[in-house]
Amino acid sequence: MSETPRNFIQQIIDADIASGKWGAPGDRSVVRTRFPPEPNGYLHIGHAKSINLNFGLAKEFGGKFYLRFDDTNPAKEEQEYVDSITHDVRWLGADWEGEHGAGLRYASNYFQQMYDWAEELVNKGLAYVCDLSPDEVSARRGTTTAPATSPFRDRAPDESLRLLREMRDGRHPEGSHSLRAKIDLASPNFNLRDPVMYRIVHAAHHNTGTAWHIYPMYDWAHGLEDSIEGVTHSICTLEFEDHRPLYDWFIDAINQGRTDDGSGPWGKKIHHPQQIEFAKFRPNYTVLSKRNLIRMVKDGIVRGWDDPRMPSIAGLRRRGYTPEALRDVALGVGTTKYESVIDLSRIENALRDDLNKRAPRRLAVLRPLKLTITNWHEHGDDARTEQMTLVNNPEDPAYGERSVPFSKHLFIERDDFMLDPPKKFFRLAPGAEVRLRGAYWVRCHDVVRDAEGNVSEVLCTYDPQTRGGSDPPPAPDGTKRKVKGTLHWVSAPHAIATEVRLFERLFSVESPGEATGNFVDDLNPDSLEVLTGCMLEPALAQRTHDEPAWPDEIRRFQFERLGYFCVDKDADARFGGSSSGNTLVLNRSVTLKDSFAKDVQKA
RNA sequence: AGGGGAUUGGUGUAAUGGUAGCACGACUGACUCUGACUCAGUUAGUCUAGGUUCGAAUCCUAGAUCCCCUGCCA
Repeated sequence: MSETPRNFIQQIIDADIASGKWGAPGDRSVVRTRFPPEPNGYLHIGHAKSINLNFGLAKEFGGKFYLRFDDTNPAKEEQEYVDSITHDVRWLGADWEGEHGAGLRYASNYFQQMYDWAEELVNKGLAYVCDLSPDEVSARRGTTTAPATSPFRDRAPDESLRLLREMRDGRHPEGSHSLRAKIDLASPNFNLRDPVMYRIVHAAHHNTGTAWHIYPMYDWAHGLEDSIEGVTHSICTLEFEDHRPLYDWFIDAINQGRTDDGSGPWGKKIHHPQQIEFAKFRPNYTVLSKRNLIRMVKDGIVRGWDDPRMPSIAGLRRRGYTPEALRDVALGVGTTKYESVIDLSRIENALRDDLNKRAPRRLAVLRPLKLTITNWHEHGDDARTEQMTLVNNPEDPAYGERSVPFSKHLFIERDDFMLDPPKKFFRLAPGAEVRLRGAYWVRCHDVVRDAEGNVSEVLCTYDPQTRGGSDPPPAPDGTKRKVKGTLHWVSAPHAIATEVRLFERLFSVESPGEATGNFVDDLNPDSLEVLTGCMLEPALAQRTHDEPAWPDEIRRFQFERLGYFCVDKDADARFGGSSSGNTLVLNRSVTLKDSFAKDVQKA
């Protein structure tokens, strides 16, 4: 057995395979899982956990994974969502059974089979047509001590069958009838108080058009979908735990009177999958409910479903998240029945870990401060440009090196200079010497101030002996010069001016809306900061003119000492035509860890 | 209230009657041409009260706290 801990679902499957519950004992390939979204919204990070779980299980056991749309309610579902979900699942790396996007499954493809089974239940006396309106059903639901009631419960099967067919044929208005399972009106589990199986809906369905006037309810449909597809382990979230008796009841009802070999009046037994529930993924500092996400989009709190601050898959993708990071998060938090809270920082760390290994390094200055090398002419003319060689990724030599121009006029980060620095400030200050990453050591000897007296330019001398950023030779007496700080920089005449968007968490409290009842009250007003006039090294703009749609693998970078950034789709749009400008748009995916900032905060 | 679930360091997760372990975080330190990365060390836990047992996170009893359920949504 594997040394890594097995989660409770893996343990169930291990036992099923050992016992031969779904096939020959020991045959792992019988495992079938599925991800069954309703196409009524966009996927979010919680779905990513479910997708990774279901897909991961099928992959681990050598079984099959299906992507199935649970499209049983035409009133809420749209093709747009089918498309976005399909795209997101593929992006997450979950290959569903079937080639190149074929093999998609739809509950609506099984409507006829489901309907046939419904007639069977009517004939068996296990379902009946009820003429109560939705309000009346609700009013007659009963209480924990009093049972529900329906005057139509004992309707003759023949009459129910006639009415059901009329419902199917569109001869009754919405709400006038429903098909109900005859289970137990007194059950303490209200899901069993004769649940509705079919309701009348006169609406066009994105897949079946106007073929149907009745649509199956989730509880009736879901187990049948799983059964038809041969799903072995139907994994869902905790709130469906008290639906499981229903899930089992419906399949048992169909199998009532059926036989293993198909002999007898009702034919062969159908497959009975096992429903297993696990806890949802719940990160702090965000909201995940579909209702709230829709509201944020509709009310303009964010700029759409793919706003980089959104926890939607589309938002995370645009923010610069990788499928690998999301998979690592899902793996890391495990699969249990305990409703844990996932620290947002854990998700950020997963991204850092992934991008640290894979993101090419670049130099960029977000808030530029001029730095001029006043002795540049002593070793050539003032206009001289030197090419510095920097490694693209210290974590992986395969990324190679690049050339970065260096000249008399530079930009450094405004935060990297202080007139009156506190102790342990390893950066630039009057009289201090620092290394410019991969270039030269410079020492500040003066500053230029603007009309308000603020520092507008730092004047430095450089040491030609430190080319490439290397240590200078020791002094004649053997002492070595040291610098504590290394700064990032950009050569001013070569710099590319860009827009950079910085994001913070969308909410300022861990559980938005918990205290006030309205999550909008807890919005972080500073969740978006747009910087213009940021300066990038020229390597970042090399492809912008002839290749507007950057291939995904080169869209993400680490700006040294700042964080991970990715090219936003707005940049692609701007280069869609014969654009002549060099304006890129970048998103900060996540900052680098910053222990100095943390120390400052504590002090 | 009735029904269904859950509870192990700050967070997440193992241990399935036999040494409470791992990861993340935090804190120390080392290293470093990114105050990043990496490395080393430290920190801290079985919801409570009883019981069974040589031995309990695990089994039993009682309690506490939290989540879900009374849509013709999924």
